[in-house]
Amino acid sequence: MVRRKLVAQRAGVSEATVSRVLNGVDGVKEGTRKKVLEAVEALGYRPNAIAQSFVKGRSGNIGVIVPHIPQVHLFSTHYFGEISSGIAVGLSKYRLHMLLLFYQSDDPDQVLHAFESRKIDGCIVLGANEKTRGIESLKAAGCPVCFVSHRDEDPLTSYVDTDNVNGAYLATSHLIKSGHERIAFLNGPLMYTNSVDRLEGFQKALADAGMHFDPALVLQGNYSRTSGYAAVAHFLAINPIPTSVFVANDRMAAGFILGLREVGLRVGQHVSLVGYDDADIATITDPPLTTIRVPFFEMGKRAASILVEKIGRGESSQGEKIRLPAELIVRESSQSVRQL
Amino acid sequence: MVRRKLVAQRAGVSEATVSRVLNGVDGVKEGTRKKVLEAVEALGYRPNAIAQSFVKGRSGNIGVIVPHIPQVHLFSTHYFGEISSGIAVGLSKYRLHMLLLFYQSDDPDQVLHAFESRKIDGCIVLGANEKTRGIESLKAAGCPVCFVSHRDEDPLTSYVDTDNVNGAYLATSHLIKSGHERIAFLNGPLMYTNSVDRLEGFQKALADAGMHFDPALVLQGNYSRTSGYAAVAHFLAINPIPTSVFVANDRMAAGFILGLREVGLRVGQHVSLVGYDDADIATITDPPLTTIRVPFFEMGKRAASILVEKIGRGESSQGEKIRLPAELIVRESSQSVRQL
DNA sequence: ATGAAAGCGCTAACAA
DNA sequence: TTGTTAGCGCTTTCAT
Repeated sequence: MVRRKLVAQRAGVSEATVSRVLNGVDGVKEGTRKKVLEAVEALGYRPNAIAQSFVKGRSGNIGVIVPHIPQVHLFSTHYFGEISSGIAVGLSKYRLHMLLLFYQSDDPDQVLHAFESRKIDGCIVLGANEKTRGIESLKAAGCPVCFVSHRDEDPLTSYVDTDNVNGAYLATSHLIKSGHERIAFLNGPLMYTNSVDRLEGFQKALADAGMHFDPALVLQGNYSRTSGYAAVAHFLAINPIPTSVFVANDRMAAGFILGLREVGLRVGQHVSLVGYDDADIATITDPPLTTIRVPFFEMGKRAASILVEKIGRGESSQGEKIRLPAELIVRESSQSVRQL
Repeated sequence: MVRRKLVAQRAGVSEATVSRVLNGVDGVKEGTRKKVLEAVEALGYRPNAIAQSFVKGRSGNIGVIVPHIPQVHLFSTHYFGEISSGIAVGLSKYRLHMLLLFYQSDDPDQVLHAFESRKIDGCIVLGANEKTRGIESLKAAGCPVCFVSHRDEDPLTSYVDTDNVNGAYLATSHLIKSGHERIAFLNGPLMYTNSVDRLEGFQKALADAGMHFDPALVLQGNYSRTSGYAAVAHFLAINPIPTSVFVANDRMAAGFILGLREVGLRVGQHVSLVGYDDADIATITDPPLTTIRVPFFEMGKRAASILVEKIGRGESSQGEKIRLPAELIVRESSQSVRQL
């Protein structure tokens, strides 16, 4: 392998000068610079990133923490693909890389170990909730953390979320404006801040429209398609059956549609439905979902820059909290409806 | 940060002994070992992985290369989630990590650079095809490579694939056994070895059943749902319209179902359909898809071990080629059918 | 403008 | 059984 020494010899300069040229340190004579660059080119030299990391005391890797398999229903391809691409783009500016880590029940300290052993300089956490294990010890160890799609109000940690309160508000208001007076809400578990916020937005929309909030109209799922399917039974048990439903994510919405179809009820015809996420599944369902678009790519990109900046500012610097706007996408699942 | 020196001091031994204990080198007196371990524990010492990498000349990271966004339709959550989890599990035995890299048109040499700068010791490539850029230079640079779901017959490279010939054979035979005599085949681009193999299996099944292979019954998609949708027009233009279709992946199958529905044709009733992958979408479609299950998790796991072993064996060692079996999953999309 | 030299924290060969 | 020591390839001060 070609090392710096060889380049220095070929260019007839010292190794330090080679480094100066490659690191863009100024105060190098143009002629010298050129000689070095030529030698680098001719030899195909590429600095050893590990050695660089070693001396700098930074791995140059950001951990991207995702839930382990059993929770994979939390995110769609769209979700993960968009966020991770966003992160990659965000990190590339800084020549940083993504180390993919799963938080697994059989080894909850995996991420902590990765930080303590300096394999990662900080991390971006996807799909977290209140109960996500190991995050506290990670923060205690001084690991810079940025959550995506999860609020953590600890002043030291950062997050990039969407405005879920407003997203839910838009979804609910859309149904209200379409003339619905009985709107059910199929939410996810309240351990997710997303769920808490969406509930708040739902209630706010009702309140602003002068409508009564009836807890009996709130159903509970776990963001999986199956749980959406299962919720249909509870929905039908409500008396009278609501004419519309706001479902807290598109996967549950897909299950919900299926469940209704089995009892002969068609979404967009008998029942209006609004989902959330604008995941890829939203255009596959029949009918396609009216939903709330979440800018996942942008979120990933922002998370990357926020985290990198935080790492630069040092251990005890404040975290940054960002909420990007959500947007209503109207499709056929929320067509106006005849009474049941 | 706690360093080895401090541990050595506290344990009253030399730094070398600390390393010996931590690396499980034997020939250390039990009492000494204990003292060291206690000091490690008390101080919360964790060896600096970068320094270890540095002296060993290995990053301890495996690149996981995935297609960039525009090609994201190539894989579903299921695909990526399963494979990457498999890789993670496979690598954890060796205490290796996954560096996530995208092959992007704007920087085709990104992966090469990662290898040359020693950020990765080898890589696992997902979603590759014949035209995937940059792989040749990567191999030329001596980077150990293992493909998943793609054959590369270069003796030095490895792959883990499924037996796509047999998979397609099973799918087609299933339709033949159900009494279909005109079976269309919606394939993906032939730049994917998967497509080539599935075509071969399709033809073989026909031949074994004494049926004629009619090229006019072969349609072309690109594995996206949209292309499946678009293929319906061509399918309907075939005269007479085939009674069944084998679709080379589930996403196209989902689009195909939608397209047929728009002209009033229902899969599982008017047309029998078999998909491929057993992706998560296979149970979401209406009707659920009869399909070929691909053991993605297992593939990822195998790819990890194969690659690690290859790295251990050194640069010019032979690659390993593995094909795991595929399995037919019968659901409702291939119910027997009345003639059109 | 450039070179010399001191480390970064560890592994492993060599001594004792 | 344990300690001493020479690097690993680079960045960065400090001299020149």
